[in-house]
Amino acid sequence: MERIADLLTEELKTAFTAAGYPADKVRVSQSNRPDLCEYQCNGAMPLAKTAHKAPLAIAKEVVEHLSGSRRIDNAQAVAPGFINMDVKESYLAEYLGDMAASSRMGCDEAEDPMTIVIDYGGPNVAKPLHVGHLRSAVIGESLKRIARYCGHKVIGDVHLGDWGLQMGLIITELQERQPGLVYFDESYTGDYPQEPPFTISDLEEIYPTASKKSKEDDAYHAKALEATAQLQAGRRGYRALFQQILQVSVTDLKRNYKALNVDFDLWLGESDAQKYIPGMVKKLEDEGLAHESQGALVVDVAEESDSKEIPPCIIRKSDGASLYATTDLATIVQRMQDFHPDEILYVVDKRQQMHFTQVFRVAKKGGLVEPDTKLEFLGFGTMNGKDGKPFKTREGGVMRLEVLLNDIYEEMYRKIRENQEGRGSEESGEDEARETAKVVGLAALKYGDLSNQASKNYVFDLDRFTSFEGNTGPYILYTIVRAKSILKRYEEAGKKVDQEAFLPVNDPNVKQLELECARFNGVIADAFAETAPHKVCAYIYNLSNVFNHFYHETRILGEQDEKKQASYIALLDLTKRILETCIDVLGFSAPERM
RNA sequence: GUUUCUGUAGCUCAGCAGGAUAGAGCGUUCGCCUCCUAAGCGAAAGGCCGGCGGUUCGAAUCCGCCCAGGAACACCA
Repeated sequence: MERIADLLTEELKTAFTAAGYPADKVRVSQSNRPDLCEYQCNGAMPLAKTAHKAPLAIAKEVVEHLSGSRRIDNAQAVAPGFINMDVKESYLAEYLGDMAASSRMGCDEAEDPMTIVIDYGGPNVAKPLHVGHLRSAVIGESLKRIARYCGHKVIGDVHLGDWGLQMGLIITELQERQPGLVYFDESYTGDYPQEPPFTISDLEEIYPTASKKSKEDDAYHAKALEATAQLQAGRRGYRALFQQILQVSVTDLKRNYKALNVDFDLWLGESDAQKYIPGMVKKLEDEGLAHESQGALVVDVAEESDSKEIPPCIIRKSDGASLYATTDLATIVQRMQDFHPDEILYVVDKRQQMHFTQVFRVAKKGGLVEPDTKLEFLGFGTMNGKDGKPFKTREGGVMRLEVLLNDIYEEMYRKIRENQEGRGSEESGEDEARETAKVVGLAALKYGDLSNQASKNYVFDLDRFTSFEGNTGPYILYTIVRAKSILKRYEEAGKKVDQEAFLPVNDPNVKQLELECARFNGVIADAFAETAPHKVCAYIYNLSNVFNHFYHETRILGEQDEKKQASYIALLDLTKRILETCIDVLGFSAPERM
C-alpha cells in the first residue's frame, strides 16, 4: 500500500497543476504543528518568486481544487503560505481496514528483490565475545531482518577472524605446553585424534597468554610467525589443530549468539577465502593494477577528487604473506561467485572506514564485482561507559558479553520482583520471573543500542536501559503486554476479534492512534533505505506513547456500543501487531505478561 | 600535521531533501488508582541548537571560518 503522505502528495500535485503551477516540488508531510493540522504542504512558498504572487494567494488557489477530495478534510491556506489539512475519518478507517486485512499491514514486499550479503560478525576464534562485538551483532541482525521484511533475499555471514597471527600464537603456545602432542610431530602420517586437546576455556586463556608473551619476547614472536606461515602453507598437523580450534570456538560462539537472538546463515571465515587469493591477485596483476612498492604488492586507489590522501592498498606484504585487505578482497570474490549479490553490506566499527574505502576501490577497479554492485560500509560508533570512554569492567578490562548479559538479567529480575511486591498482585513463579527477566533484559539491551544512531558512539547505562520508564525496551514491551491482556479478556468474554472492523469515530485520541498506525509502512521503508534501525525504535516509542494515551482515555472493555467496541479492538489489535512486527525486526520479543 | 566525525535542556538522545512556538526521556516540582497491568497517564519549570559570518522571504538544518572533543592516516586485524 502507498503511504498516506504519498497519496496526499499526489492529490496536492494534481491541485497545483490544476491551479496552473508546477508541481514537481510539491510534497505533503506530517505536520510539525499537530495542534493546527495533521498534514501540511509547504509547496506554495517557493513558487512565490517565479509566479510573482504572494504565497498565501497561491495556497488559496490550490486549496480551491481540493474540495472534492475523498481523502482530504479541512484543507486551508494559512499565512505565510502553508496548506494545512486533515485526513477524512471515513478514508482513514478504510485505509486501516485495508492495512489490517493484510498480514503485512500494508507494507509491500519489494517487487524486484535484491540479494544482499550482510557481514556483521567478525568475532575472533579462540577469543570470547566481548562488548566490542555487541553492536555489529545487534545492528546487523536488525538490518538483516528489516531487509528481509522488505522482501529482499539476505544472507548473513559471521565472517570469523580465523586466520593470521592469532592462530600461530595459539599453536605456538600449545606446543610450549604440550610438545608431545602428535600434531607437532612432522613425521607423523596417521589420523589425528577426534577429541581436541583443549576446551574453550583453555583457548580463552591460551590466546591472551601467547599474545602477551609474543609482545615481550622476540624469539617467541618469531616462532608464532613461523607457525602462522606453516599453517598457511598447509602443514598437516597444524591444519588438524586448526580445525579443532575452529570447531571448539564455533560451538561456543553459536551458543553466545543464540543468547542474543542473532543467527547467521553462513559461518565462513577468513580461512575459507584463502583459496580465492591467488586468482584474485593474478587478476589484479594481469590488469596492471597491482605493482611493487617498497617490497610489497600494492594497488593504487587514490582518486583525483579525494580531499585526503588515500594510501595504496597492500595486497601482499614484503615477506610474501597476505593480510587483512587480501582476505577481504578474496571474500568478495567468493561472495560474488556463490551468491552474485546486488549489495554487500559491512556492519563494522567505523574506525575501519579507511580500510574498506581501499578494499571497495580495489574491488571496483579490478572488476572483482560488477560495476553496479553496491559495496556499502555501515560504520558504527563505540559503546561507552558513563564516563564517556569506551566501556570497561570495573577493573579496566574488556567485558565479556556473557557477563554483561548476566548483569542485565539479574538487574531485570530484581526489578520484576520489586514491582510485583509493590503491586501486591499475583506472584509469578521463580522460573517464570527468570524467563521474563531474560526476555525483557535482552530487549532492554538491544533497544538501548538500536535506539541510537548506529554511526554515533553511545553511552551504555544499565539503570537507564533496564528502566520501565521512558524510551526503553521494557516500556515498549509493557505496552504490548497491556494490549495483549485486553485482547485476551475480550476473547475470554466469548467475543471474536474482527481485525477489519474499523469505523470512523469522532474521537481525537482514536484518530491520533490511527494516524500513527498508518505510518508503519513508511517507517519500515525508510529504515531499510537508510539502514537505520533507530527509526523503527523512534516510531514504536511514539506509537506506544499514543497507544498508552488512548488506553488511558478510552474504556475499551467497558464500552457498551458493540460496534464501537469492535472498532477499538480492531485498532488495538492492529497496534499490537505493528509493535510486535517492529520488535521482531529489531531482533527481540515480548513476554505474555510482565 | 592532514583528513574526517561529533558538539541541541543539568544528564542521555531525536530532529538536519530549509518552513509556523526546536522535541522526547531521565532528573526536579505538582496532580491522577471504587475502573481493561500506576512498570501507566496528565501538567510545570528547564534552550542565543559550540561561536562568528554568509546564502535565503525564512537556517538547528545548506556554505565558509574559528573553538572544543573523538577517530583514522601502507606491510596488525
